[in-house]
Amino acid sequence: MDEGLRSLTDLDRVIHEPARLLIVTILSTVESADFLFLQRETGLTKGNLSAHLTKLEGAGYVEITKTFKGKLPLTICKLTKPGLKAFNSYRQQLAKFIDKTG
Amino acid sequence: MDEGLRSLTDLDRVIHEPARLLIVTILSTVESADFLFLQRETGLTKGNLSAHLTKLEGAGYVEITKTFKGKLPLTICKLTKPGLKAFNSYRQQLAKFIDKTG
DNA sequence: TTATTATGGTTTGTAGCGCAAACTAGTTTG
DNA sequence: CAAACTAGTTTGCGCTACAAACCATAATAA
Repeated sequence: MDEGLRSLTDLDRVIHEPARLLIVTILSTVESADFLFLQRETGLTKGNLSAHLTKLEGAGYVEITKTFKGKLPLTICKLTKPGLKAFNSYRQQLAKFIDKTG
Repeated sequence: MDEGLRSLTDLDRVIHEPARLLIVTILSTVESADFLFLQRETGLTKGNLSAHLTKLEGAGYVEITKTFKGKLPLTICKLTKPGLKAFNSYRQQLAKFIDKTG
């Protein structure tokens, strides 16, 4: 039995959560994105999106900047370098798994 | 933006949990496996393994047969056809994701 | 002016989850 | 008999994801 499979159990849970994987994937394709853009793209509720972003920020994977567009709040999200690294590692781990299980 | 990414949010959560993905992956390579074999291979605690197996059984992904080896209990686990199908779909979904995010 | 509605989020409440410690039932050993 | 081992299951707890409810501000209506 392939012992490398056991590494599945140390997948990064912050990234592994599907909603966050989606968020991070989107952020990896743009320089930055605002809250409402992410909400439209992900289809998440505001509350859910807010919670996931807070979690990603807590992990240091996303940088969140609160500003204003005219007089309305505007929350800008940007993948950090550690966030990108974690994302890439995660994908690589998945790719290995896919490869092994053919 | 690729709308197919949104399908990430409907990944099968039963399979998506790393410990269970590991269990299912192992079971996909053998005809059947007993509890202690799975425990050795996965490195999970008995309690944890038991709970995950119960969950997999509840989803109809694993069939669990309790018998005896001599006078000692012996729990045999076997991936069901739906379980294999779910596993394959899950891998395919992951593969697509890996592909898309290059 | 005072309501009312809309915008852009955050906080709260709840059900469910993963985990290991504690427990159970039976068996063997001293 | 008691103690220790085997093969698991159940319990207790802290954490999580989710949407409903909420909040602050701004625009619009009466």
